[in-house]
Amino acid sequence: MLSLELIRKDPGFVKAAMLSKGEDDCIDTILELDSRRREAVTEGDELRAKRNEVSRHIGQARSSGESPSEEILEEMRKVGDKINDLEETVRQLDAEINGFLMGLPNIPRGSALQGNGEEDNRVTRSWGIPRDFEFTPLAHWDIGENLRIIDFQRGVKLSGSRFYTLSGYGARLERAIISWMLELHGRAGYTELALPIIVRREIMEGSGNLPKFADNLYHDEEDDLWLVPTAEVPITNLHRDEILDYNSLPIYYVAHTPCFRREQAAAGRDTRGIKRVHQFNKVEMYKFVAPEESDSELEMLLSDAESVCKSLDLPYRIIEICTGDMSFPSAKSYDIEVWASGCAEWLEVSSCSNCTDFQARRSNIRYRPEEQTRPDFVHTLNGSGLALPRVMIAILENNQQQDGSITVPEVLRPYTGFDTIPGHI
RNA sequence: GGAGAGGUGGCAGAGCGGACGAAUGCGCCGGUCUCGAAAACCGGUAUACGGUCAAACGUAUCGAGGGUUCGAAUCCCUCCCUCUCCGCCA
Repeated sequence: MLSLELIRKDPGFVKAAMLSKGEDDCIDTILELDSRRREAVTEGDELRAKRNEVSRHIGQARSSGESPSEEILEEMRKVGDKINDLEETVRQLDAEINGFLMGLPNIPRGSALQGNGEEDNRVTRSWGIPRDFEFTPLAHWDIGENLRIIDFQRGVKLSGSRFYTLSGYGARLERAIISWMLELHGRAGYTELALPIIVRREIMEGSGNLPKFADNLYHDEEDDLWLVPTAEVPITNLHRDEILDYNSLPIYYVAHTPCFRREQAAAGRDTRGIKRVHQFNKVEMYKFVAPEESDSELEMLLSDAESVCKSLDLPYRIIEICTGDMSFPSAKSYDIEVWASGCAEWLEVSSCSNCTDFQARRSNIRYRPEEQTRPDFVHTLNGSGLALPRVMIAILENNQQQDGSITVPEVLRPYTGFDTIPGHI
Protein backbone atom coordinates (compact mmCIF):
# COMPACT_ATOMS: atom_id res chain seq x y z
CA MET A 1 0.00 0.00 0.00
CA LEU A 2 1.19 3.47 -0.82
CA SER A 3 1.32 6.20 1.78
CA LEU A 4 -1.61 8.61 1.49
CA GLU A 5 0.69 11.25 2.86
CA LEU A 6 3.05 10.77 -0.07
CA ILE A 7 0.17 10.95 -2.55
CA ARG A 8 -0.94 14.22 -0.98
CA LYS A 9 2.54 15.66 -0.92
CA ASP A 10 3.75 14.66 -4.37
CA PRO A 11 0.93 13.42 -6.60
CA GLY A 12 2.96 14.03 -9.74
CA PHE A 13 5.71 11.68 -8.64
CA VAL A 14 3.24 8.95 -7.69
CA LYS A 15 1.37 9.27 -10.98
CA ALA A 16 4.60 8.87 -12.95
CA ALA A 17 5.55 5.84 -10.86
CA MET A 18 2.17 4.18 -11.42
CA LEU A 19 2.48 4.80 -15.13
CA SER A 20 5.89 3.13 -15.23
CA LYS A 21 4.23 0.06 -13.76
CA GLY A 22 1.52 0.20 -16.41
CA GLU A 23 -1.18 1.20 -13.98
CA ASP A 24 -4.16 3.42 -14.68
CA ASP A 25 -4.15 6.66 -12.83
CA CYS A 26 -6.66 7.13 -10.03
CA ILE A 27 -4.55 9.49 -7.97
CA ASP A 28 -6.79 12.51 -8.51
CA THR A 29 -9.83 10.55 -7.45
CA ILE A 30 -8.05 9.48 -4.28
CA LEU A 31 -7.06 13.06 -3.47
CA GLU A 32 -10.62 14.24 -4.00
CA LEU A 33 -12.04 11.54 -1.72
CA ASP A 34 -9.35 12.23 0.83
CA SER A 35 -10.13 15.91 1.11
CA ARG A 36 -13.81 15.13 1.58
CA ARG A 37 -12.87 12.62 4.23
CA ARG A 38 -10.73 15.07 6.12
CA GLU A 39 -13.51 17.62 6.12
CA ALA A 40 -15.92 15.13 7.61
CA VAL A 41 -13.37 13.99 10.20
CA THR A 42 -12.67 17.54 11.32
CA GLU A 43 -16.35 18.37 11.64
CA GLY A 44 -16.96 15.18 13.58
CA ASP A 45 -14.06 15.85 15.91
CA GLU A 46 -15.35 19.32 16.67
CA LEU A 47 -18.83 18.03 17.43
CA ARG A 48 -17.44 15.32 19.65
CA ALA A 49 -15.32 17.86 21.50
CA LYS A 50 -18.47 19.86 22.15
CA ARG A 51 -20.41 16.81 23.28
CA ASN A 52 -17.62 15.72 25.61
CA GLU A 53 -17.58 19.12 27.24
CA VAL A 54 -21.32 19.38 27.67
CA SER A 55 -21.53 15.86 29.01
CA ARG A 56 -18.83 16.65 31.51
CA HIS A 57 -20.85 19.61 32.74
CA ILE A 58 -23.99 17.54 33.01
CA GLY A 59 -22.09 15.03 35.11
CA GLN A 60 -20.77 17.75 37.39
CA ALA A 61 -24.18 19.36 37.71
CA ARG A 62 -25.78 16.01 38.55
CA SER A 63 -23.34 15.36 41.35
CA SER A 64 -24.24 18.68 42.96
CA GLY A 65 -27.92 17.85 42.75
CA GLU A 66 -28.94 19.88 39.71
CA SER A 67 -30.67 18.25 36.78
CA PRO A 68 -29.92 19.30 33.21
CA SER A 69 -32.50 21.09 31.10
CA GLU A 70 -34.42 19.05 28.57
CA GLU A 71 -33.39 21.61 25.94
CA ILE A 72 -29.73 20.78 26.33
CA LEU A 73 -30.40 17.05 26.30
CA GLU A 74 -32.43 17.43 23.14
CA GLU A 75 -29.68 19.45 21.48
CA MET A 76 -27.10 16.88 22.44
CA ARG A 77 -29.24 14.12 21.01
CA LYS A 78 -29.13 15.97 17.71
CA VAL A 79 -25.39 16.44 17.99
CA GLY A 80 -25.12 12.70 18.56
CA ASP A 81 -27.15 11.97 15.44
CA LYS A 82 -25.00 14.32 13.41
CA ILE A 83 -21.86 12.61 14.72
CA ASN A 84 -23.27 9.24 13.67
CA ASP A 85 -24.02 10.57 10.19
CA LEU A 86 -20.51 11.94 9.83
CA GLU A 87 -19.05 8.67 11.07
CA GLU A 88 -20.99 6.82 8.42
CA THR A 89 -19.73 9.24 5.76
CA VAL A 90 -16.15 8.75 6.92
CA ARG A 91 -16.60 4.98 6.91
CA GLN A 92 -17.80 5.03 3.33
CA LEU A 93 -15.04 7.34 2.14
CA ASP A 94 -12.48 5.23 3.99
CA ALA A 95 -13.69 2.12 2.22
CA GLU A 96 -13.57 3.85 -1.14
CA ILE A 97 -10.11 5.30 -0.62
CA ASN A 98 -8.87 2.00 0.70
CA GLY A 99 -10.28 0.22 -2.33
CA PHE A 100 -8.22 2.41 -4.62
CA LEU A 101 -5.11 2.25 -2.46
CA MET A 102 -5.22 -1.53 -2.21
CA GLY A 103 -5.26 -1.71 -6.00
CA LEU A 104 -2.16 0.41 -6.54
CA PRO A 105 1.18 -1.36 -7.04
CA ASN A 106 4.39 -0.42 -5.28
CA ILE A 107 6.53 2.43 -6.53
CA PRO A 108 9.69 1.20 -8.27
CA ARG A 109 13.05 1.97 -6.73
CA GLY A 110 14.95 4.77 -8.45
CA SER A 111 17.61 2.25 -9.43
CA ALA A 112 15.10 -0.07 -11.11
CA LEU A 113 15.35 -0.71 -14.83
CA GLN A 114 12.78 1.29 -16.82
CA GLY A 115 10.75 -0.60 -19.38
CA ASN A 116 7.30 -1.52 -20.61
CA GLY A 117 7.24 -5.29 -20.39
CA GLU A 118 9.04 -8.60 -20.41
CA GLU A 119 10.86 -7.68 -23.64
CA ASP A 120 12.68 -4.87 -21.82
CA ASN A 121 14.12 -7.07 -19.07
CA ARG A 122 17.88 -7.36 -19.16
CA VAL A 123 20.27 -10.23 -18.61
CA THR A 124 22.83 -8.72 -16.28
CA ARG A 125 25.22 -11.65 -15.91
CA SER A 126 25.44 -15.38 -16.08
CA TRP A 127 27.33 -18.23 -14.43
CA GLY A 128 28.36 -21.70 -15.59
CA ILE A 129 28.46 -23.29 -18.99
CA PRO A 130 25.67 -25.51 -20.32
CA ARG A 131 26.96 -29.03 -20.70
CA ASP A 132 27.93 -30.36 -24.11
CA PHE A 133 26.05 -33.59 -24.76
CA GLU A 134 27.40 -36.47 -26.84
CA PHE A 135 23.80 -37.60 -27.29
CA THR A 136 20.44 -35.85 -27.57
CA PRO A 137 19.31 -35.04 -24.04
CA LEU A 138 15.75 -35.98 -23.17
CA ALA A 139 13.18 -33.63 -21.72
CA HIS A 140 12.21 -34.31 -18.09
CA TRP A 141 8.75 -35.60 -19.02
CA ASP A 142 10.40 -38.42 -20.89
CA ILE A 143 13.03 -39.00 -18.23
CA GLY A 144 10.36 -38.94 -15.55
CA GLU A 145 8.27 -41.56 -17.25
CA ASN A 146 11.20 -43.74 -18.33
CA LEU A 147 12.55 -43.91 -14.79
CA ARG A 148 9.08 -44.11 -13.24
CA ILE A 149 9.86 -41.16 -10.96
CA ILE A 150 7.28 -38.68 -12.26
CA ASP A 151 3.75 -39.97 -12.83
CA PHE A 152 1.65 -37.56 -14.83
CA GLN A 153 -1.44 -39.69 -15.49
CA ARG A 154 -1.97 -40.55 -11.86
CA GLY A 155 -1.55 -36.93 -10.83
CA VAL A 156 -4.31 -36.05 -13.27
CA LYS A 157 -6.41 -38.94 -11.99
CA LEU A 158 -6.24 -37.54 -8.46
CA SER A 159 -6.62 -33.83 -9.06
CA GLY A 160 -6.93 -32.96 -12.74
CA SER A 161 -4.61 -31.37 -15.25
CA ARG A 162 -1.38 -29.77 -14.09
CA PHE A 163 -1.04 -32.09 -11.12
CA TYR A 164 1.59 -34.82 -10.90
CA THR A 165 2.96 -37.41 -8.57
CA LEU A 166 6.56 -38.10 -7.71
CA SER A 167 7.46 -41.62 -6.73
CA GLY A 168 10.46 -43.60 -5.53
CA TYR A 169 13.75 -41.88 -6.38
CA GLY A 170 11.83 -38.84 -7.63
CA ALA A 171 10.05 -38.24 -4.34
CA ARG A 172 13.22 -38.97 -2.37
CA LEU A 173 15.28 -36.60 -4.52
CA GLU A 174 12.85 -33.77 -4.00
CA ARG A 175 12.74 -34.31 -0.26
CA ALA A 176 16.53 -34.35 -0.16
CA ILE A 177 16.76 -31.08 -2.09
CA ILE A 178 14.32 -29.41 0.27
CA SER A 179 16.25 -30.53 3.35
CA TRP A 180 19.55 -29.48 1.86
CA MET A 181 18.28 -26.02 0.86
CA LEU A 182 16.86 -25.40 4.32
CA GLU A 183 20.15 -26.42 5.91
CA LEU A 184 22.14 -24.27 3.51
CA HIS A 185 20.12 -21.16 4.24
CA GLY A 186 20.04 -22.00 7.92
CA ARG A 187 23.83 -21.88 7.97
CA ALA A 188 23.64 -18.49 6.21
CA GLY A 189 21.66 -17.07 9.13
CA TYR A 190 18.05 -17.68 8.13
CA THR A 191 15.72 -18.98 10.85
CA GLU A 192 13.65 -21.91 9.63
CA LEU A 193 9.87 -21.73 9.86
CA ALA A 194 7.09 -24.26 9.44
CA LEU A 195 3.95 -22.34 8.54
CA PRO A 196 0.20 -22.54 8.01
CA ILE A 197 -0.49 -22.72 4.31
CA ILE A 198 -4.14 -21.78 4.40
CA VAL A 199 -4.66 -18.26 5.64
CA ARG A 200 -7.32 -15.67 6.32
CA ARG A 201 -8.31 -13.04 3.81
CA GLU A 202 -6.48 -10.13 5.42
CA ILE A 203 -3.26 -12.13 5.38
CA MET A 204 -3.53 -12.31 1.59
CA GLU A 205 -4.24 -8.59 1.54
CA GLY A 206 -1.19 -7.93 3.68
CA SER A 207 1.15 -9.50 1.17
CA GLY A 208 -0.57 -7.88 -1.82
CA ASN A 209 -2.20 -11.00 -3.32
CA LEU A 210 -5.69 -9.77 -2.55
CA PRO A 211 -7.87 -8.10 -3.58
CA LYS A 212 -6.32 -7.94 -7.03
CA PHE A 213 -5.25 -11.48 -7.77
CA ALA A 214 -8.07 -13.60 -6.41
CA ASP A 215 -8.23 -15.39 -9.77
CA ASN A 216 -4.88 -17.02 -9.13
CA LEU A 217 -5.76 -18.36 -5.71
CA TYR A 218 -7.57 -21.38 -4.36
CA HIS A 219 -10.27 -20.36 -1.96
CA ASP A 220 -12.30 -22.15 0.68
CA GLU A 221 -15.56 -20.23 0.63
CA GLU A 222 -17.06 -21.81 3.71
CA ASP A 223 -14.48 -20.33 6.05
CA ASP A 224 -13.07 -17.68 3.70
CA LEU A 225 -9.64 -19.26 3.89
CA TRP A 226 -7.09 -19.11 1.10
CA LEU A 227 -4.34 -21.50 0.01
CA VAL A 228 -1.01 -19.73 -0.17
CA PRO A 229 0.68 -19.30 -3.57
CA THR A 230 4.02 -18.86 -1.78
CA ALA A 231 5.43 -18.87 1.75
CA GLU A 232 5.96 -15.15 1.25
CA VAL A 233 2.31 -14.67 2.22
CA PRO A 234 2.36 -16.12 5.75
CA ILE A 235 5.89 -14.90 6.48
CA THR A 236 5.02 -11.32 5.57
CA ASN A 237 2.23 -11.41 8.11
CA LEU A 238 4.21 -13.14 10.83
CA HIS A 239 4.99 -9.80 12.46
CA ARG A 240 1.72 -8.14 11.48
CA ASP A 241 0.64 -5.38 13.89
CA GLU A 242 3.95 -5.55 15.70
CA ILE A 243 6.51 -2.91 16.55
CA LEU A 244 9.83 -4.66 16.28
CA ASP A 245 12.57 -3.84 18.70
CA TYR A 246 15.09 -1.31 17.42
CA ASN A 247 17.95 -3.76 17.58
CA SER A 248 16.15 -6.86 16.34
CA LEU A 249 16.64 -6.13 12.63
CA PRO A 250 17.49 -7.57 10.22
CA ILE A 251 15.37 -10.70 10.63
CA TYR A 252 15.98 -13.54 8.16
CA TYR A 253 13.56 -16.43 7.66
CA VAL A 254 13.50 -19.49 5.46
CA ALA A 255 10.59 -21.87 5.01
CA HIS A 256 9.54 -24.74 2.85
CA THR A 257 5.86 -24.87 1.89
CA PRO A 258 3.70 -26.26 -0.83
CA CYS A 259 2.47 -23.46 -3.11
CA PHE A 260 -0.91 -23.41 -4.81
CA ARG A 261 -1.63 -21.48 -7.97
CA ARG A 262 -4.68 -21.68 -10.17
CA GLU A 263 -2.75 -20.31 -13.16
CA GLN A 264 -5.98 -19.20 -14.80
CA ALA A 265 -4.20 -16.60 -16.89
CA ALA A 266 -1.68 -19.12 -18.20
CA ALA A 267 -4.24 -21.57 -19.57
CA GLY A 268 -2.70 -23.53 -22.41
CA ARG A 269 0.88 -22.43 -21.70
CA ASP A 270 3.58 -24.91 -20.69
CA THR A 271 1.14 -27.74 -20.34
CA ARG A 272 3.82 -30.40 -20.66
CA GLY A 273 5.93 -31.59 -17.76
CA ILE A 274 6.18 -30.04 -14.33
CA LYS A 275 7.28 -26.55 -15.25
CA ARG A 276 3.93 -24.94 -14.57
CA VAL A 277 1.64 -26.78 -12.16
CA HIS A 278 -1.10 -26.01 -9.66
CA GLN A 279 0.76 -27.33 -6.62
CA PHE A 280 4.49 -27.31 -6.05
CA ASN A 281 7.06 -27.12 -3.30
CA LYS A 282 9.23 -24.11 -2.75
CA VAL A 283 11.86 -22.99 -0.29
CA GLU A 284 11.48 -19.29 0.35
CA MET A 285 13.83 -16.78 1.94
CA TYR A 286 12.46 -13.65 3.55
CA LYS A 287 13.90 -10.59 5.26
CA PHE A 288 12.62 -7.81 7.49
CA VAL A 289 15.14 -4.98 7.39
CA ALA A 290 15.61 -1.30 8.19
CA PRO A 291 14.73 0.92 5.19
CA GLU A 292 18.27 2.14 4.60
CA GLU A 293 19.50 -1.46 4.33
CA SER A 294 17.02 -2.86 1.83
CA ASP A 295 18.99 -2.12 -1.34
CA SER A 296 22.10 -3.90 -0.16
CA GLU A 297 20.01 -6.66 1.45
CA LEU A 298 18.45 -7.39 -1.94
CA GLU A 299 21.88 -7.96 -3.47
CA MET A 300 22.77 -10.29 -0.59
CA LEU A 301 19.48 -12.14 -0.95
CA LEU A 302 20.11 -12.64 -4.64
CA SER A 303 23.56 -13.95 -3.90
CA ASP A 304 22.12 -16.41 -1.35
CA ALA A 305 19.73 -17.69 -4.02
CA GLU A 306 22.58 -17.93 -6.52
CA SER A 307 24.62 -19.99 -4.11
CA VAL A 308 22.00 -22.73 -4.41
CA CYS A 309 22.46 -22.90 -8.19
CA LYS A 310 26.22 -22.81 -7.86
CA SER A 311 26.30 -25.64 -5.34
CA LEU A 312 24.10 -27.73 -7.63
CA ASP A 313 26.29 -26.78 -10.58
CA LEU A 314 23.34 -25.46 -12.56
CA PRO A 315 24.24 -22.85 -15.22
CA TYR A 316 22.17 -19.74 -14.61
CA ARG A 317 21.64 -16.15 -15.64
CA ILE A 318 20.39 -13.13 -13.72
CA ILE A 319 17.57 -11.11 -15.22
CA GLU A 320 16.95 -7.59 -14.07
CA ILE A 321 13.20 -7.01 -14.19
CA CYS A 322 12.07 -3.72 -15.67
CA THR A 323 9.37 -1.54 -14.13
CA GLY A 324 6.69 -2.65 -16.59
CA ASP A 325 7.19 -6.35 -15.83
CA MET A 326 7.66 -6.04 -12.09
CA SER A 327 5.27 -7.77 -9.71
CA PHE A 328 2.62 -5.82 -7.85
CA PRO A 329 4.34 -5.41 -4.45
CA SER A 330 7.90 -5.14 -5.75
CA ALA A 331 10.06 -2.04 -6.04
CA LYS A 332 12.99 -3.89 -7.57
CA SER A 333 13.38 -7.49 -8.69
CA TYR A 334 15.84 -9.97 -10.11
CA ASP A 335 14.97 -13.36 -11.53
CA ILE A 336 17.31 -16.31 -11.66
CA GLU A 337 16.92 -18.65 -14.60
CA VAL A 338 18.68 -22.00 -14.84
CA TRP A 339 19.44 -23.81 -18.03
CA ALA A 340 17.59 -27.04 -18.70
CA SER A 341 19.28 -29.09 -21.41
CA GLY A 342 16.41 -31.37 -22.36
CA CYS A 343 13.68 -28.86 -23.07
CA ALA A 344 16.44 -26.40 -24.02
CA GLU A 345 15.01 -23.56 -22.00
CA TRP A 346 15.95 -21.08 -19.32
CA LEU A 347 13.69 -21.77 -16.35
CA GLU A 348 12.83 -19.19 -13.74
CA VAL A 349 13.74 -20.82 -10.41
CA SER A 350 13.83 -17.72 -8.26
CA SER A 351 12.55 -14.21 -8.09
CA CYS A 352 14.18 -11.90 -5.56
CA SER A 353 12.37 -8.69 -4.68
CA ASN A 354 12.67 -5.67 -2.52
CA CYS A 355 9.10 -4.74 -1.55
CA THR A 356 10.26 -1.72 0.46
CA ASP A 357 7.51 -0.59 2.86
CA PHE A 358 4.64 -1.73 0.62
CA GLN A 359 3.78 -4.96 2.45
CA ALA A 360 4.79 -3.49 5.79
CA ARG A 361 2.12 -0.81 5.41
CA ARG A 362 -0.53 -3.31 4.41
CA SER A 363 0.38 -5.57 7.31
CA ASN A 364 1.29 -2.81 9.76
CA ILE A 365 4.80 -4.00 10.56
CA ARG A 366 6.95 -1.37 12.16
CA TYR A 367 10.18 -0.99 14.11
CA ARG A 368 11.83 1.64 16.23
CA PRO A 369 14.87 3.13 14.47
CA GLU A 370 16.29 3.83 17.91
CA GLU A 371 15.11 3.46 21.43
CA GLN A 372 12.50 6.09 22.36
CA THR A 373 11.89 7.15 18.75
CA ARG A 374 8.70 6.98 16.73
CA PRO A 375 8.06 3.70 14.96
CA ASP A 376 8.51 3.48 11.21
CA PHE A 377 7.62 0.82 8.65
CA VAL A 378 10.20 -1.89 7.95
CA HIS A 379 11.22 -2.98 4.49
CA THR A 380 10.52 -6.55 3.41
CA LEU A 381 12.31 -8.70 0.87
CA ASN A 382 11.57 -12.12 -0.51
CA GLY A 383 13.38 -14.55 -2.71
CA SER A 384 12.85 -18.13 -3.74
CA GLY A 385 15.64 -20.38 -2.73
CA LEU A 386 14.49 -22.21 -4.86
CA ALA A 387 11.31 -23.48 -6.55
CA LEU A 388 11.48 -27.28 -6.56
CA PRO A 389 9.93 -28.52 -9.80
CA ARG A 390 12.18 -26.44 -11.99
CA VAL A 391 15.26 -27.37 -10.01
CA MET A 392 14.22 -31.00 -10.43
CA ILE A 393 13.82 -30.42 -14.17
CA ALA A 394 17.30 -28.91 -14.44
CA ILE A 395 18.94 -31.62 -12.37
CA LEU A 396 17.26 -34.44 -14.27
CA GLU A 397 17.89 -32.96 -17.70
CA ASN A 398 21.43 -31.67 -17.12
CA ASN A 399 22.68 -34.71 -15.23
CA GLN A 400 21.26 -37.42 -17.44
CA GLN A 401 23.67 -40.03 -18.77
CA GLN A 402 23.69 -41.95 -22.04
CA ASP A 403 22.38 -45.05 -20.28
CA GLY A 404 19.38 -43.10 -19.01
CA SER A 405 20.62 -42.84 -15.43
CA ILE A 406 20.81 -39.58 -13.49
CA THR A 407 23.87 -38.51 -11.53
CA VAL A 408 22.91 -36.91 -8.24
CA PRO A 409 24.77 -33.63 -7.54
CA GLU A 410 27.56 -34.09 -4.99
CA VAL A 411 26.08 -31.80 -2.32
CA LEU A 412 22.79 -33.69 -2.27
CA ARG A 413 24.22 -37.16 -1.72
CA PRO A 414 24.35 -36.95 2.07
CA TYR A 415 20.64 -36.12 1.89
CA THR A 416 19.49 -38.59 -0.77
CA GLY A 417 21.46 -41.58 0.38
CA PHE A 418 22.06 -42.52 -3.28
CA ASP A 419 24.51 -41.24 -5.96
CA THR A 420 22.59 -42.27 -9.01
CA ILE A 421 19.07 -42.81 -10.16
CA PRO A 422 19.37 -46.02 -12.18
CA GLY A 423 18.56 -45.80 -15.88
CA HIS A 424 16.71 -49.09 -16.09
CA ILE A 425 13.89 -50.30 -13.99
C1' G B 1 -19.24 -30.08 18.76
C1' G B 2 -21.24 -29.16 24.23
C1' A B 3 -20.67 -26.52 29.16
C1' G B 4 -18.26 -22.78 31.92
C1' A B 5 -14.61 -18.65 32.63
C1' G B 6 -12.24 -14.71 30.42
C1' G B 7 -10.03 -10.95 26.73
C1' U B 8 -7.82 -3.70 29.93
C1' G B 9 -1.10 -0.07 28.54
C1' G B 10 5.76 -3.69 27.34
C1' C B 11 4.06 -7.38 31.30
C1' A B 12 1.01 -8.41 35.72
C1' G B 13 -3.50 -6.53 37.40
C1' A B 14 -7.63 -2.99 39.46
C1' G B 15 -11.75 -0.45 37.69
C1' C B 16 -18.05 -2.48 36.16
C1' G B 17 -22.32 4.49 33.84
C1' G B 18 -19.60 10.92 34.55
C1' A B 19 -13.62 13.67 37.64
C1' C B 20 -10.72 7.02 33.31
C1' G B 21 -5.88 7.12 28.44
C1' A B 22 -7.29 4.41 32.61
C1' A B 23 -5.27 2.91 40.08
C1' U B 24 -1.25 -0.12 41.75
C1' G B 25 3.04 -3.19 41.00
C1' C B 26 6.96 -4.80 37.72
C1' G B 27 9.88 -3.45 33.63
C1' C B 28 12.19 0.58 30.88
C1' C B 29 14.38 5.80 30.53
C1' G B 30 16.27 10.28 33.15
C1' G B 31 17.78 12.38 37.85
C1' U B 32 19.31 12.65 43.34
C1' C B 33 22.63 9.92 46.55
C1' U B 34 27.69 7.07 45.69
C1' C B 35 34.65 6.63 44.12
C1' G B 36 31.40 3.28 41.35
C1' A B 37 27.28 0.02 41.81
C1' A B 38 23.06 -1.86 44.53
C1' A B 39 19.18 -0.08 47.56
C1' A B 40 16.20 4.10 48.50
C1' C B 41 13.88 8.46 46.75
C1' C B 42 12.07 11.98 42.69
C1' G B 43 10.35 12.52 37.65
C1' G B 44 9.09 10.40 32.95
C1' U B 45 7.31 6.20 30.13
C1' A B 46 1.22 4.05 24.35
C1' U B 47 -0.62 4.39 19.28
C1' A B 48 -3.19 6.78 15.24
C1' C B 49 -5.43 11.02 13.01
C1' G B 50 -6.03 16.35 12.94
C1' G B 51 -3.43 20.83 14.38
C1' U B 52 1.33 23.75 14.67
C1' C B 53 7.61 26.45 12.32
C1' A B 54 7.57 23.71 16.84
C1' A B 55 4.29 23.35 20.82
C1' A B 56 -0.15 23.89 23.19
C1' C B 57 -4.42 21.68 22.02
C1' G B 58 -8.54 18.52 19.82
C1' U B 59 -10.36 13.51 18.45
C1' A B 60 -10.15 8.27 18.63
C1' U B 61 -8.41 3.64 20.76
C1' C B 62 -9.73 -1.00 27.31
C1' G B 63 -10.52 -8.22 21.50
C1' A B 64 -13.84 -6.55 16.81
C1' G B 65 -18.48 -4.57 15.13
C1' G B 66 -23.32 -2.68 16.30
C1' G B 67 -26.94 -0.74 20.12
C1' U B 68 -28.82 1.97 24.72
C1' U B 69 -27.46 6.94 26.93
C1' C B 70 -26.50 13.96 27.21
C1' G B 71 -22.21 10.65 28.47
C1' A B 72 -19.75 3.60 27.90
C1' A B 73 -13.59 0.16 29.67
C1' U B 74 -18.20 -0.18 32.63
C1' C B 75 -25.12 -1.93 30.42
C1' C B 76 -27.32 -4.87 25.92
C1' C B 77 -26.64 -7.72 21.10
C1' U B 78 -23.51 -10.21 17.34
C1' C B 79 -18.85 -12.06 16.02
C1' C B 80 -13.60 -13.44 16.88
C1' C B 81 -9.92 -15.34 20.07
C1' U B 82 -7.84 -17.63 24.73
C1' C B 83 -8.27 -20.87 29.03
C1' U B 84 -10.71 -25.10 31.88
C1' C B 85 -13.82 -29.46 31.67
C1' C B 86 -16.56 -33.08 28.48
C1' G B 87 -17.12 -35.42 23.60
C1' C B 88 -14.74 -36.65 18.84
C1' C B 89 -10.16 -37.31 16.18
C1' A B 90 -5.02 -37.66 13.12
